[in-house]
Amino acid sequence: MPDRLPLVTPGTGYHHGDLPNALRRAAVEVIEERGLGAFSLREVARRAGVSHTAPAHHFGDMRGLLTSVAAEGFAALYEVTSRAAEGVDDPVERLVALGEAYVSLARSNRAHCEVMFRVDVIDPDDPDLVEVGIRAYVVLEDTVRSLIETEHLDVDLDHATWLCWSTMQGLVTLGPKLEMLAEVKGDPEPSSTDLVREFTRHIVAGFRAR
Amino acid sequence: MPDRLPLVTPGTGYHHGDLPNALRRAAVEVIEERGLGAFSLREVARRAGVSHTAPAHHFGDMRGLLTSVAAEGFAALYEVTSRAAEGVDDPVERLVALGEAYVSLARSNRAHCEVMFRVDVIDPDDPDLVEVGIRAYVVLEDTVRSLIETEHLDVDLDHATWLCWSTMQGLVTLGPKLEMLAEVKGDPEPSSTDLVREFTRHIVAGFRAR
DNA sequence: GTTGGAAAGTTGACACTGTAGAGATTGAAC
DNA sequence: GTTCAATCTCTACAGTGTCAACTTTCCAAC
Repeated sequence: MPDRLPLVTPGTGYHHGDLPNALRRAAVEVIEERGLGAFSLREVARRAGVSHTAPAHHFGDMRGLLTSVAAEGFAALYEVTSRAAEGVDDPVERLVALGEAYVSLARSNRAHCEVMFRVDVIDPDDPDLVEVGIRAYVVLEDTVRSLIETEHLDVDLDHATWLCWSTMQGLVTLGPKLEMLAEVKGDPEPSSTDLVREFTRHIVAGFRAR
Repeated sequence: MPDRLPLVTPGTGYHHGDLPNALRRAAVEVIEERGLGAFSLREVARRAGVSHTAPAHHFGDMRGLLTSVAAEGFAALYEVTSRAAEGVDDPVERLVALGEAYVSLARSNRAHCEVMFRVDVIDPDDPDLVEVGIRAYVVLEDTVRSLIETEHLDVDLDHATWLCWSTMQGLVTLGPKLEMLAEVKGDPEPSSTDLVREFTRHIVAGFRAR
């Protein structure tokens, strides 16, 4: 689990310590154990050691809590990707590093990533959420921009960024299916980080070919 | 809504007509109206005009019903993509047609696509589901294979197929986010089918560059 | 045609859920 | 020491998924 996100103030002086964070942690635990389909707000409260109505005072709603978890996820994504990009000068390698950081985060923080793009259980217009989401997006966009500029590529920045994002997102989403598919076909199980590297190289080659 | 899927026998001679199909239709309706997060089996039964325990006799479980909907979705995906590929000889154009058919299906059958990759609410090992899922996958794989063969490309079939699939899947998943992003940045809203065409061309160019 | 028996659907019950409202407890500012 | 808002609990209610037992309907064998 990455560092605490900068968006949510730790909050000192609660009755029983730092409940909001405790609730988020418990929520993540529940999602990872029983899946988002069997998520239970009461179970979260139980694990945090508070009554089942305590979460309402901090997040209003079950949707509020999950939205907060999603925001935490985007913050972590920002942290992880910007840290991975640090010190990597070659834009292509930096792109690979971003992708690897993303799929790695998706592996280690499954609950967060499961929530981040589930528009039906969160509030996608929540100001904190969109702010931190855009912040994470910009890390990718900046990298794609520097790639385009250093190689003088003739591609649209937005579209190129979306292509990279879509591919990585798809890889994260399809991860389990791909593994099952490889098993059925008897292929060696594909390493996600290897696929990231390969996919990125392919895409960049496509950019250069225009 | 595309044609009825071939997997599920219509079933003639039920008490009150064709309940399994009626339940699937009601389930789709509920998901599209209230989202999968607020899905209710009882509401589905209500809309189908049967008691709240009737679904159990056909699908056993809520998970069983949703798995059946997912299977219907994969069957529809197979139908739509293989139909779109018909008569398109150029492999690249066929690839584009597949992608367009997919994102178009995702638009018109949101409920199905919302369920198909939600491993936490369905049974991903259900035999019917994996069979029809593989059938849909093979349509894409065949197209990629014919592209590789006709152009004598030096790329791995599996990995190339996964790249195409991941990208399209990501595009479907990120659709709403991209629209929001474009709105925030003041860009003209991107047409998903245009993006499919562009992404596919980029990827193919990448294949050729190897 | 009658009659078993299985398939299809209903009723009732149980434990569990999310949330709303009213009440209790705490900590600190004045 | 009092006040007051923030924090948390208690209670209640409508709704949920699923299990068991029951009733109805159909069909096929005799």
